[in-house]
Amino acid sequence: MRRDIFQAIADPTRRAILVLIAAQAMTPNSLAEHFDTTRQAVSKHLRILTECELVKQEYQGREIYYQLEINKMKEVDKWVEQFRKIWEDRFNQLDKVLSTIKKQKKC
Amino acid sequence: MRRDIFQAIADPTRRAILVLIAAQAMTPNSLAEHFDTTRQAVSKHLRILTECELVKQEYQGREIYYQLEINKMKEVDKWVEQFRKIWEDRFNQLDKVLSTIKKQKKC
DNA sequence: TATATACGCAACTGATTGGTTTCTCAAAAT
DNA sequence: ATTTTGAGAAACCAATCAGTTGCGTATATA
Repeated sequence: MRRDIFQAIADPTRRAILVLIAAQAMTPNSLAEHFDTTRQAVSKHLRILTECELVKQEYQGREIYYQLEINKMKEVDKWVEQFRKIWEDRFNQLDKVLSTIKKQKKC
Repeated sequence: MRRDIFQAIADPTRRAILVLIAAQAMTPNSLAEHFDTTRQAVSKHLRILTECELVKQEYQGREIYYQLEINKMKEVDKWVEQFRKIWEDRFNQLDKVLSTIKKQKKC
């Protein structure tokens, strides 16, 4: 069970679940209504997301509300950051080139 | 073959490949040296990454250099952004609370 | 020209995945 | 007290996946 956060967000249903509960905590049943699948399938996804600590449960009677654990999401952000730096650098370089051209036009 | 970029970066080897070629374009053989696996396995990963347009090939004689296509990576960044907004908002709210406490202390 | 190298492709294998069905348990409603 | 409802757990299945092995092809070198 070498489950990491990148594997967790690889599935489109799980990504949709995360977006949904980002707005408000939801139960498996109410989540399942948003998808063309059974509650059990959603439950399985929620288990995976819980294992990755991307969501946490809040018991309320016999209902379980799942809510987002936003902090874990920062790990993905952190990984993407190294690439963000690359395209920002390239943009800055392009910017330099453009301003050089501008200067040359002025002269 | 419903391969999307999130599935592509779900595999740790593929993530490592992306980081490696971010620094400089590399051939399948030189990439394989960095992992405990065969060239063919790396080649398969590269094929998936190519299909997702995360890398592109540059033929040079009988060698094929794979280089990063940074633009595709922005799709992941875009998806994470909606969550980034959430934790930034929460941080700002915390900031407000802290400054309110500060003010109360002053009075 | 013969040989070695770099590579992709196809077939195969064992492991994993997403999904369904069935079961059980606990809380709520009748 | 009985029934309904919300939910997790286990067993099962088809599809997919990561990796290996073997093969064919094109480029480089002897």
